[in-house]
Amino acid sequence: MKDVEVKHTVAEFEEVLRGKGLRRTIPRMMILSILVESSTHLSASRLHHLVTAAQPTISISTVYRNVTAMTEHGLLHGVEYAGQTRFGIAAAPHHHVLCERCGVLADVAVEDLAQTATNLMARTGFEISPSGQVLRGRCRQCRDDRRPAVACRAPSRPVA
Amino acid sequence: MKDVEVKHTVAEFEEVLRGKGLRRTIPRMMILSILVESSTHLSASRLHHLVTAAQPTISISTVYRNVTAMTEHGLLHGVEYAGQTRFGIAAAPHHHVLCERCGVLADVAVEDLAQTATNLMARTGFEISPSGQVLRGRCRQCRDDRRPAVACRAPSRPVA
DNA sequence: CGCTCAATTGCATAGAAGTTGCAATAGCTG
DNA sequence: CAGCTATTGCAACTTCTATGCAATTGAGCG
Repeated sequence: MKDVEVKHTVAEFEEVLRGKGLRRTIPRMMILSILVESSTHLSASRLHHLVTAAQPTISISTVYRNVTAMTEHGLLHGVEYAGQTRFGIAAAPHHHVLCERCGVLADVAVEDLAQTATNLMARTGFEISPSGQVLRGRCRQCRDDRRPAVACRAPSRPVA
Repeated sequence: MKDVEVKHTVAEFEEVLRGKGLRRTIPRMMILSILVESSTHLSASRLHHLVTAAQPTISISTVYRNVTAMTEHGLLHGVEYAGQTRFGIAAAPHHHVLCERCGVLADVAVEDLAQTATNLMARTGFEISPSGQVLRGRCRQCRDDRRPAVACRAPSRPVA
């Protein structure tokens, strides 16, 4: 698998933010650096938990407003699963594979879907997004579990 | 595009239900026939709306319990988008393309992702589900709208 | 056909995820 | 440092989904 974990720095994002009229605030920077450091996708509540560890007064709605804004501005992207959205850095375009049993998320290089995207575009008329796709399946650990996947809510172990 | 709309009859499902110890109840049959007839994917509230048109006393929780049960038994599958799940007949295995601007959902033949699934399996160790995938993009109507997609909620026109 | 028993339903209640109005605060820019 | 706008905290709220419980119903059986 090609290396899709191109590490971006928080400093890099500050520039982008300024260019978009988004201010460099404490909560915003904390969310960004948490996501950059961990290089994973985290839910709003998980982010809030981590953020408040250092700055206890930051509210959950601030987290929501920030991830929403940064997503709209293309800095982050969200992956919906089991009734909640996890957010991750979108700077390095990539797709995902998601274990629909345990909720684990892994990154995949965009090239791995390029041909499919072209085909689907031709067949459906849809312009397929060149990044941020989520393909579902079973991770190595869950592969042998034959219980069918639940569509609505609640994976078998808590989502990050 | 290959024809993925293999029409299944409600009668066909009754057998499956019996085999699984699921009773042939009014709400269950109505939900199934609505989904078979319309051959689309519908949200719980939309289903409830349609069901109550004929049987006004059927409650939304009954709808939820039914789509959940039938999903767990493999008769239906759910597609999450914009904070809600739409359910459709799973009998004819297929994938989907979803317009992330307007929420429109279209079916795609499983073959269109077969090669990709194989590749991803080799690269990630994930066993990719052979049906029920959702690829995101823009439908023909929304293709020219440059507003970025919103990750959290609320597509620009109401979801079915 | 009526009986029995588990599956299912309606209702009301609960809960999680996400949104929003408003007044106060804090980044930028000059 | 002054001023303007973006942002924040708080609290209230909406939407989607889940669940406990008592009443009802479907399916097989005699």
